[in-house]
Amino acid sequence: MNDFSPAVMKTLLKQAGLRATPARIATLTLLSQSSKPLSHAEVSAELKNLGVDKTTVYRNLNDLVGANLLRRAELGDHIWRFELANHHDEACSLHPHFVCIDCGDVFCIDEKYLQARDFQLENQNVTVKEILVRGHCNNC
Amino acid sequence: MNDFSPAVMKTLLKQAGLRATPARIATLTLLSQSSKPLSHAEVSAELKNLGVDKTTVYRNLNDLVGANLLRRAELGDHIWRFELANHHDEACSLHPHFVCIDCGDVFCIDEKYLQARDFQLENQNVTVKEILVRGHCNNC
DNA sequence: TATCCAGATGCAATTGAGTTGCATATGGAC
DNA sequence: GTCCATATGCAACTCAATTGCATCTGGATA
Ligand SMILES: [Mn+2]
Ligand SMILES: [Mn+2]
Ligand SMILES: [Zn+2]
Ligand SMILES: [Zn+2]
Repeated sequence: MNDFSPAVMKTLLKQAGLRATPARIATLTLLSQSSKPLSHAEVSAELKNLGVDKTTVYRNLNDLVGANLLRRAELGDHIWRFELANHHDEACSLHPHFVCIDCGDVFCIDEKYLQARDFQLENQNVTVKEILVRGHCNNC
Repeated sequence: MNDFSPAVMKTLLKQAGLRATPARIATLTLLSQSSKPLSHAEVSAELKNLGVDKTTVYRNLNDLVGANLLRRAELGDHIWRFELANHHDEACSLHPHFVCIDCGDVFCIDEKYLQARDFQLENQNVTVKEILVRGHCNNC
């Protein structure tokens, strides 16, 4: 989506106080090229040919979330998914996600379709952290 | 929340084509008295003194969801929680729900705040079945 | 009220996402 | 190049949730 260079990734990591290891650079690069959030398993599968262990992928994804370089989303199927915090390059926008009930496919929803703003609910101010839309996709 | 009698539970089960067993009646009764969705573990703990096995609780909760008597919610901690499907006793319109990440409280969101209509996503028509908003409520 | 069997249950084994412990390897500061 | 805090690989582990299978029972029927 953003497709940053390894050099940029390296800088981002160092700024976050994390070492710029091949596994982390590859993780960030992969997620920068993905149009949708990826699961631990999906990232692991991709980094396997680099000889990266799945435990390392787990730990790195969590560490990168802790460093605010990634965002972790729970899309209702008990699998964490990860995307670049600035995934859609509009400054860290909190955008909704769509999950197909049938095939499990995930899309990012542009904010113009569904605004992720804070709500006033029954005289309560609520802070929105995530919006999830579930339904049937075009193929299902 | 609704506190139905065992007799009503029995009727609901039969209408759904399910046998009205003690474990199921106890499950529905428990959830009808709860102001919050309950987890498998919480329901199991409660039904243990009736001699109900935890596997049976798991299966019943899932079956009751399948029969649309319960609704299953993922509140962001990778633990399924269950509540009566008519928990909010309003007409079953497709309205969004808000879940507090901290306390697990659930609110219905009026459609005027967030329209639960079908979307046109990147040249794809998707059928919306559920909209879930997660965040921090006023108390948290 | 007794019979009967598809559906429900109990118990043990299993799955699978995610974590933890520990010995080894390495990024990057000096 | 040296050094050590940090990162990694590998195996063992946790824990919610599921599955297999023998046994039991709700409730329909006679
Ligand atoms: Mn996204
Ligand atoms: Mn509702
Ligand atoms: Zn689909
Ligand atoms: Zn709350």
